[in-house]
Amino acid sequence: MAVTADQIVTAAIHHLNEHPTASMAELAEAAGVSRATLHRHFSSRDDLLAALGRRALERWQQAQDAVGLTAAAQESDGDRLRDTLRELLTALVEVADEHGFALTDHAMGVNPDLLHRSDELEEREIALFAAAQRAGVLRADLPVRWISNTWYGLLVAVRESLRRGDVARRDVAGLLVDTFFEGTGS
Amino acid sequence: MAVTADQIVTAAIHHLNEHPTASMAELAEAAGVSRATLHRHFSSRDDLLAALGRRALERWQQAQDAVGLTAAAQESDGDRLRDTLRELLTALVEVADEHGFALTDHAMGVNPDLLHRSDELEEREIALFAAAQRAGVLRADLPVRWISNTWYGLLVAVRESLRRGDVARRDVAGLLVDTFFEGTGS
DNA sequence: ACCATTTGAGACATTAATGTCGCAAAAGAG
DNA sequence: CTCTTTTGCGACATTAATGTCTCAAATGGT
Repeated sequence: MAVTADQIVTAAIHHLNEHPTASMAELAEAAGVSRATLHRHFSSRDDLLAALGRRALERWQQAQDAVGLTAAAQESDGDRLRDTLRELLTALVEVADEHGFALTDHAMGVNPDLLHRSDELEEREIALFAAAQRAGVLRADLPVRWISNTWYGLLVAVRESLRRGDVARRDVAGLLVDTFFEGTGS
Repeated sequence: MAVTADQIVTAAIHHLNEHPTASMAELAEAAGVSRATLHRHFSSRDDLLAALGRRALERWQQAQDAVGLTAAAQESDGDRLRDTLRELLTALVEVADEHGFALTDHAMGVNPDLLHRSDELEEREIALFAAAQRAGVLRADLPVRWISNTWYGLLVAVRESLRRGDVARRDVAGLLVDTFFEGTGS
């Protein structure tokens, strides 16, 4: 098989990141595949979009697993919690940049399965935030879900910064971590 | 005239905030108007979308003007700059909530006129951020455009928080200002 | 009550994307 | 080399939304 389904998904994500309204024909071309072959792999557009969503969630979960999120959420040591947050944020930079369009796209919010998995991953992070609050690493006076949405919003800022070339790729993780913890005031 | 163009724009914004892919027929219904009448006011879908964009930019500019952004950007007094930032952020909560879908929608990024006006408004804020950096109100070690994107990202967080009911409407401005300046770390 | 204007309803043509199919060419396994 | 599978290409039907048009109803001002 010259081009696998995974490769099509990758190409589609890359293309949709720059052309969010691309048609199936465009996505086929971007993957270097005919429209018929694209339909052989993904029977419908929704099917393809769902695969993109699954890929994004998969990467997100991998980032969580790589830093041992679940174990860390049981942690009470502040320094280790802070490190976990830092590492996770750094790992999520790549996810946000690579799968960014899934971050804001509307087509994602209609698939109950994806929505459910997304909620689960979010809850895992929220558990980490709550642990960090208990350990005094994150402010306890902020609603934990506000922290979660802040976290998400800053990833949108990352994506936008990279897309527009506002900051160098090698600097962005540091800025993100720094801003998340310290804010912009001096 | 029972229903004005402005009222249609208002209804369309409200509807699109919850149903981002709504058709012209849906938008007509949401405005309590026939499809024909909708087309009498806005000859095409792009025309309507452009009107929504103009409305959003208008509100954004009003928020800037209301706090005297241009004058403040010439300011060197830290306390006053901080106040201006606070007031602007507070005013933008409403804009983000009301015109939020324009914040992330792709249809907006293709109209050169809107894009140009949007860049102008953004540059005005960047001038304010730069003044705040010089006055020691905002950290000078952060790229000013990163601050701008952070600002934007936090407004996305506001919109999301309100949409999901994660935080009370009366609390959100305070959380936003607080998080912007101080971050989430303790 | 009368007239001018606006509206709603429905029909219509157009357009663009989607998904299906068949067949010939190409690729790959043995 | 041969046979099997996969691919590309083009044609096709379907669908959904868009934008235009006409005409009768109703709205509103005087």
